[in-house]
Amino acid sequence: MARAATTSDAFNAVAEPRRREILNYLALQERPVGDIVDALEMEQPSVSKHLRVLKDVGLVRARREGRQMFYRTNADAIRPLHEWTETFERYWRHQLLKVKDQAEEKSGASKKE
Amino acid sequence: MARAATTSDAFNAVAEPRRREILNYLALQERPVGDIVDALEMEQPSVSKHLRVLKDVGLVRARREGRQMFYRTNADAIRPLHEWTETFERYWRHQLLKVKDQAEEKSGASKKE
DNA sequence: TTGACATATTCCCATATAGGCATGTATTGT
DNA sequence: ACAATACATGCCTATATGGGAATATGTCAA
Repeated sequence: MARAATTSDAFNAVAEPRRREILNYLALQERPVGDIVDALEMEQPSVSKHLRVLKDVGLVRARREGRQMFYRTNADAIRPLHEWTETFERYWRHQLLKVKDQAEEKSGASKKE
Repeated sequence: MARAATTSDAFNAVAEPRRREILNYLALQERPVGDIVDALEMEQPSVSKHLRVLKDVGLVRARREGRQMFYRTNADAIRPLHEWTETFERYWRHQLLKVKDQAEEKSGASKKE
């Protein structure tokens, strides 16, 4: 079996740096495809393909206005990622405390035990 | 060009569900490979390969003890993901407000700046 | 040394890209 | 209808898997 499809979920979709750039850009305000092409200096077909992936996993929404398609980031679809990473927050916080304790011990400031 | 390597960064590494499971499991406490195999019901070579990827991007640390290799999640390496997703927090918060607020303005969507 | 145990690596294969290029489609203006 | 604009999709290729099976490596015990 090969790697999971980028359209399988948000985790796979945001693994691509270009797509994260697009999401960042479209979070500020909705934009037509041409704006993304200009702003991020990517090929138009490439942008369209990335948008397709992002749309398939619900990370962006699209709206047609005449010849243009306006896309915007659907931040809500990023919440699962945020929540998953958040479960590790207490662990790195714990690690920071450890580093701090060690530093204090080395400086002989407050020796425990 | 193909997709970026899973070892290119943490974003690519955690795109795989099995690897996220491993990270969750190893966050609680360090474990030898065999425990992961039993707990997550994966093939041993598969676990070793995933651990290799996770180690290459710094998401886990390893320590040998006799014949066993103890792995543990390095939560700190997950912070960049947490921070990236966090930049969207205010947007989904904003979207929640919008749901209540059905007011609609239709213009000024795309202006080049 | 020999054998057993715990992991790691290699090989093979089907699959899923992502980029470049060409082309198709939808919409508007004349 | 025809041309132009704005996107979307198709095709091709090099590449990077991830799973399974087999094998290699490392460590300890007798």
